[in-house]
Amino acid sequence: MPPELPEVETTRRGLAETLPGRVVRSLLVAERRLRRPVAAGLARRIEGQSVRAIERRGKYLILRLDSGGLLIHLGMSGSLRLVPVDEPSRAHDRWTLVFTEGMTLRMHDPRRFSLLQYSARPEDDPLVRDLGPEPLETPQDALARHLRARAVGRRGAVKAFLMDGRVIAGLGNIYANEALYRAGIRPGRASGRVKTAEWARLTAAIHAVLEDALASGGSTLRDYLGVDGRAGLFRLRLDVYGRAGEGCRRCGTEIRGLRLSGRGSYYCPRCQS
DNA sequence: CTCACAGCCTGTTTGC
DNA sequence: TGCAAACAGGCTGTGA
Repeated sequence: MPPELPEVETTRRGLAETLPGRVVRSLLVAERRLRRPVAAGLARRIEGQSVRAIERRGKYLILRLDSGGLLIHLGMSGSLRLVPVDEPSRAHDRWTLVFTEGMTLRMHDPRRFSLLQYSARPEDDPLVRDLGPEPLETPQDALARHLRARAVGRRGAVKAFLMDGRVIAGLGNIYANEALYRAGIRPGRASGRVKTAEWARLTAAIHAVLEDALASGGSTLRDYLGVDGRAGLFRLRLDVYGRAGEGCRRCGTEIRGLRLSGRGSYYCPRCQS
């Protein structure tokens, strides 16, 4: 399961418990060829700086330093672990950020879709500047109005609309499918044909499914150091994602699967219209 | 501007 | 049984 907003937020909370105040000793890059090449001068730029805060924007983590900060994205297969400095690295470990007091932050990312980049002003970086509103931190009525306004005249599938980070930040394929199920809206419906009352239901559904997932992800927080950060999300009961051919939990009808914009999409033909 | 799709990438699943 | 093709999807760039 790819890291989505709840897992990134869970990771953020774990890092926020440990990293603030620590000083960057070095950065060891085992593989520069990630989503973008890791800049050659990155290590020198951040060595000696201390971590001020750990923030999140969409699925991006921002490690705020004395000057500027690091933008980190987990991509499809990335995970971050806090490990002791003498912990041997495993296959697919891509970089290790070494802090004072023997603590390190290590990126494990088999598919190399992750990203590590310095920005003098992370919040203004093009990677995060154009992201839409945060689904968990925007008042629901404002978010519903925003989505409705952005959808006017659009004929593309509402699921693809929800996955467009410039429309709303942090929603991936799994939660877009799940939120649409909870709201009773088929994923292939044209965005412009979603009614006002449905936007309200959808906004509430997005909020609920992300909070549910976050509550599950949070269960691993306590032993974050020893546990892969994603373990907690297995506890999220998926209603439709990956369940084509199985029964709808509400009415028993077979869940249908189709492809929208090249992505697996799932819905209950009876509960969703 | 909107939308669909290719490409990036590798571990896992599917199908012959 | 074994191996190749398909699949998984966040994000970007391209072209219609």
